Amino acid sequence: MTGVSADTLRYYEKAGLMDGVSRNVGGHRRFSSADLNGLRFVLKLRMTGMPIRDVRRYVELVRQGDATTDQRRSILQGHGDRIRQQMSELARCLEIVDVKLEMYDLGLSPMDEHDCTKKLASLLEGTLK
Amino acid sequence: MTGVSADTLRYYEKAGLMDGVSRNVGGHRRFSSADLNGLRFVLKLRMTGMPIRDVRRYVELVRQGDATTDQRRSILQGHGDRIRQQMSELARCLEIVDVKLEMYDLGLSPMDEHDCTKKLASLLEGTLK
DNA sequence: CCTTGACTTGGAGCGCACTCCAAGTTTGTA
DNA sequence: TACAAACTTGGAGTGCGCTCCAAGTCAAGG
Repeated sequence: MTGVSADTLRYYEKAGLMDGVSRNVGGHRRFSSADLNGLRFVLKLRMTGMPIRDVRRYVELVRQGDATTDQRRSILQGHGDRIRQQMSELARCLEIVDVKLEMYDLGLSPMDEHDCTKKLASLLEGTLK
Repeated sequence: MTGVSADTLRYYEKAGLMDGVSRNVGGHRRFSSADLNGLRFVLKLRMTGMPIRDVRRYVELVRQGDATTDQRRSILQGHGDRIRQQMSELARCLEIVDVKLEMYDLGLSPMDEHDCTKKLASLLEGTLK
């Protein structure tokens, strides 16, 4: 349902990313819809680059209840900012890839693969890590 | 100049991500501005999630000269598409984080942390991997 | 009931991208 | 010239996030 492998599901549970997945009489996991949506949210955090230990921290705070809402809010705020940063970084990288493609489409195949246009050179210099 | 560690620089050269970095008489590396811009471009590819083996493949094609421009173009086109995909995925994840934050700001601290609003639930369901 | 396949656990193994180390060489300053 | 700091190499080690394995248990169709 989420595209995650059974092994990863087990790993996430062991790692504390999923709280209290219940079992049937035989000991097999039964995922509730809350488990499922919890997992889906965890996957959003993972997809956007939050490391597993930080997701665990968040999930622990959820378990601890209302007293931790402030901490959780600030975690999500910080993470939201990081996502916005990633997006703008991605946009800058995409611009450079697109300028390269433009060069290829113009049939430019310069001696110097990278210094060939001022446009590209300045883009490359402009966005230092 | 690029924020990359000396070790990573050496690793990238060994891995074939940087072509022909020259040495001085003593054998120490002397990075030309072409090396530098090449590295900067490599870093853009890496930042946007291109694995090292694919970057190497691209760099090899560059070394092979004009005969490979078509292949290089299609690599970059594919990669550009992947970046655009990443960006829209990030946007969807950000939306979910922001909805969660809204909930926190409204003082909602529901029994069920994830199913609490239809808005969030539908967002979570809508964006399966 | 019996078989087949899916599940359970703890723990080992893997691929990636670095990151560090040791032993030796080169460089730049006093 | 002496010496510390920065470089060279090959190779080992690390951290992350899974992924696989073995040995055993459970579930469902014939």
